[in-house]
Amino acid sequence: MRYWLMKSEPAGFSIDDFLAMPNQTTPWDGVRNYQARNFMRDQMKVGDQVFFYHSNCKEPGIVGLAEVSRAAYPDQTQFNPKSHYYDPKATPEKPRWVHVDVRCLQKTRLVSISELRSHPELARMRTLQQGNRLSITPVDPAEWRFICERLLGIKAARATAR
DNA sequence: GCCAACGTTGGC
DNA sequence: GCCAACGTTGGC
Repeated sequence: MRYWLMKSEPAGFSIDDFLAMPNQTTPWDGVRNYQARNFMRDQMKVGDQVFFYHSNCKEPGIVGLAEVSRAAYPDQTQFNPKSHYYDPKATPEKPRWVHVDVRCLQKTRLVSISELRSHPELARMRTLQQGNRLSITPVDPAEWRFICERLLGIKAARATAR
């Protein structure tokens, strides 16, 4: 099992929107970056644990916990000419973009990016690196545990199991 | 709104 | 396959 951080702009899709989804589940569609796509396609498995992160907003940071609930499958928005995410080079026979489904497990307090940066234990976190723009980044198990247990006070049971 | 840091595009 | 121009991301 792996750990991830997934960014969303709350103006478009917030933690509250996430929780309001049927079964608290959303297709993570609209990703149009190859590295992020490859993470979903090649590495993300059902049960992988996810930090849900608000980006490009007043208070950027981690706001919830989620998990991968379905492995990668074709992103339907790429075939829809009316969609903002339409990709004329993609066909149902040869899809270019895939995504996973993600289920929200719980809202957490805001752990802001400045708080994350203040901990030397997290200095190497991928999402905190200068110039990082990836909307999906891997999280090291030690970083996951530190954030869950030390910052959120949540027993990261699944972090130690398996 | 600024702008640094990336990623993508397309001419050559 | 290079690389300049352009577009996007996202913290500040």
